[in-house]
Amino acid sequence: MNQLMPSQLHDARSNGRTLVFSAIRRNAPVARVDIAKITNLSPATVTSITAELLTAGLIEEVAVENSGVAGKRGRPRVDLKIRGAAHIVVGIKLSDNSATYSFLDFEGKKIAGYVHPSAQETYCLPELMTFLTDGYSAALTDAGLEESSISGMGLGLPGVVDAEAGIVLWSPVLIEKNQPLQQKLADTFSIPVFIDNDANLVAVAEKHIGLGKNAQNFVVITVEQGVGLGIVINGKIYRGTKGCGAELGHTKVQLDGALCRCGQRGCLEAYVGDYALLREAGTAMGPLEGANPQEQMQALLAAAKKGNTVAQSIIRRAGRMFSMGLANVVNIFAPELIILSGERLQDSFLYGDEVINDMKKYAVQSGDLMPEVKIHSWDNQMWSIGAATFAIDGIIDIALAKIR
Amino acid sequence: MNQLMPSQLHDARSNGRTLVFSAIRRNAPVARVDIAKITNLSPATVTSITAELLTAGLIEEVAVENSGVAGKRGRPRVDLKIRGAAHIVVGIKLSDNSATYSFLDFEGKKIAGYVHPSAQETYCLPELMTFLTDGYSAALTDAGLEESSISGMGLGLPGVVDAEAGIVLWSPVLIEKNQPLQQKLADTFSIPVFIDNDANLVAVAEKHIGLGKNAQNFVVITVEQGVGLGIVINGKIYRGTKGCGAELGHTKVQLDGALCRCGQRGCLEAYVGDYALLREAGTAMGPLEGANPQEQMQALLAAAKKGNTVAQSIIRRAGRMFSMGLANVVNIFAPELIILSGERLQDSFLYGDEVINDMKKYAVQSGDLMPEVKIHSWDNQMWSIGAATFAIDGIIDIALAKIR
DNA sequence: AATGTTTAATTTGACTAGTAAATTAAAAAC
DNA sequence: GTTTTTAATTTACTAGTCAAATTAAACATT
Repeated sequence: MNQLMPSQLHDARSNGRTLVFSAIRRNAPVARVDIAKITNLSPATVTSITAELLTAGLIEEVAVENSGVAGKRGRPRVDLKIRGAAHIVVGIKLSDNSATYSFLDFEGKKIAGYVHPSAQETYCLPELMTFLTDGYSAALTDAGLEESSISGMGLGLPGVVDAEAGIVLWSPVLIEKNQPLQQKLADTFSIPVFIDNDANLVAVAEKHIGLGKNAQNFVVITVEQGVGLGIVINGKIYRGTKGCGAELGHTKVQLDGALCRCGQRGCLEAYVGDYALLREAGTAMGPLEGANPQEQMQALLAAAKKGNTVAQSIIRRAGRMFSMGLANVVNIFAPELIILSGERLQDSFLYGDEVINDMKKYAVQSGDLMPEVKIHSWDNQMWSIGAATFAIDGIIDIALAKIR
Repeated sequence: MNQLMPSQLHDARSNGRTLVFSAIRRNAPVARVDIAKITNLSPATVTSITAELLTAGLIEEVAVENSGVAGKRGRPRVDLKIRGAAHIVVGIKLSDNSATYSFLDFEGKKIAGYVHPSAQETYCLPELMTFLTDGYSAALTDAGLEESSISGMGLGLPGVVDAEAGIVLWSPVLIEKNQPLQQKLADTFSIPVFIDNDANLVAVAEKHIGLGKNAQNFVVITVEQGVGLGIVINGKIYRGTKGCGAELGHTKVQLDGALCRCGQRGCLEAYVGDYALLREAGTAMGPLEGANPQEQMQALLAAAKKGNTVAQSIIRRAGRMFSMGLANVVNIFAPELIILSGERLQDSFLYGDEVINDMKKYAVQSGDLMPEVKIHSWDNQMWSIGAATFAIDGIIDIALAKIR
């Protein structure tokens, strides 16, 4: 009896144009025959849709290389790819000491980057608008781009963001709550603007131009100041109710445990955050060398490497707590892939084999069901690239909707 | 600027018939005009689709009541509902000491129920097939139904099930691993069979005929022998990679914590499961009255109520651990609704206000973002009803696919 | 009782997205 | 130069959907 599953039958049948476009995006360069196979559309449909996309200037044909190769008979395939020149977007990552700007073309290729430093860590809304406007001008000048050439803007910031509504519900960098930042920015710059929690945007980038290209269900974990979690389900970012993302950093790993910056006890962050390790080191090792937390962390890690057992014990526990947090994500989600994404990977104790092995030990899934773990070391513009990729997503939808 | 979100634009556009049918299912009795509003289809389309469904015998018209009511001018609406008589399905829940059978009509109304006890707790595949075949015959006889009148079968069992493939990867009741149970049953009974993890099936039931009718993102937590978790995202059961569901019972709530039946340490189940509490009670209170775990649990709870501080402390800690597990789900998922579903609600310490309040305290989401918590006390046939509802889902898809 | 008003449902005619099958295109192989 | 092979396109048709017009069935007003 050849059965159909209750779900799986009617879904996945998005829109033909979207289907074709994203197939090209993920597999470029790719010929029409293959697009037909990937999307399960007929060659006829692929021809007509790609013709539309070509006239709209969203994709372009590229010369295929294997002409003249023996054994390759038949009409040669014509490869298609996204036309990078179609649009340029800007992605902005707002952190507590700077705003990072990245310009991407429509293919997702980086054109330019710029960091706009800040003296302040928190802003009221007008101050933030000024800061972003100034930074945007500077970034454009630095990149040698005209403001009129930019088609869209993506902004990622820490905190709780309702991406659907474009509202920042709460952010450590913004004093006021519930601010309609998307609208504000769209009005100011007169281009489509998309905002989201920063961890979600890293997940977007991993999905489209990173290690999650071919995965449908995966999670991206970022460790910066906090521990971030981006969830991709069925190829789409999962944002939970009201578009507010997941909070891995404040999941509880110990009842009545260590005090966290959020005021609660036992949060994962209170065990794996820099400040948490330095707090422990301060108790048992006396003051560490170094003028700032970064340098002090280096000192702590160096001490551990040299054989200091107290330092080792501090780091080891943090690693095990991190494993536990990861294992819980695995147990709840059963993702096919976990991407640990960050810029300080080389010196981070959190990404060592020991931590990954512990995670596997703590997860109940057995053997072949255990998710693959990939470690992705981006440069420090990762976050703004994620924001720009998010903007590309939005621009694509607008562009495809325009074709009729 | 009136923007569209990157996603949200092209999805939700399932199949017209599916859309209409499930609108009727969720809102019955409902008139065509309202179906058009709910589904965003035009009245014309609703008319033609409902006509098809009527001739196929899947739905039926019902007399509308408000005829003759003042102020209600215009052509009276004709309500539609699922035609219960269209199909009968059986749902089976397999546990370690019995198999529970429920017969539901196509509307989801229960027709009959039957419990088939068992002497053994684990089976090899042939034994299980015999046990299920015998039980099915007995259940049919008990209900006065012909086997030929049954259109589909749903089976829920504990363990890890690949629902898509119909394979039981691992189950505490089945000795062999990786058994194609769906195929086996379908061959034996010659009707479509659908199998899944039991907690998932409770989520299915909550979605279609329970408290999750109007929610798109929610989780169902069941406490029986183990702690189960069913996840509904965008109105569909989320099963993770390879269709294996979530494991809340074995998320870790304590590093190097209490020993769990699964062999690991610090699992939630090792703190909130019956056996965990009795283990603690045995240590500090001596042997409890009662011939079996159920009775001993009653004795423990009674002792706590009477003021025994040791008993209170045991129960309190279990409650707090449960809160922590729930809070982690909230932090990771941000569901709009949590349904605590079970049969022993009245005497369960896990569903008290104190536990819910602790959960809210541990979850980082603030105020209006906190999910609603509903407690659903089903009768002991809850599980098999879930299985039957799952079968209805499958039968609907098959029936709708047949219309052409 | 006749006519108007209101709301629900249906019919009609048109358009869109998609397909299967036939056809054309462009290369290598013989 | 002809055949074979593979890719892409064209053609003719179907299913699904909708806007607009029409019909249906009630109450309200005179």
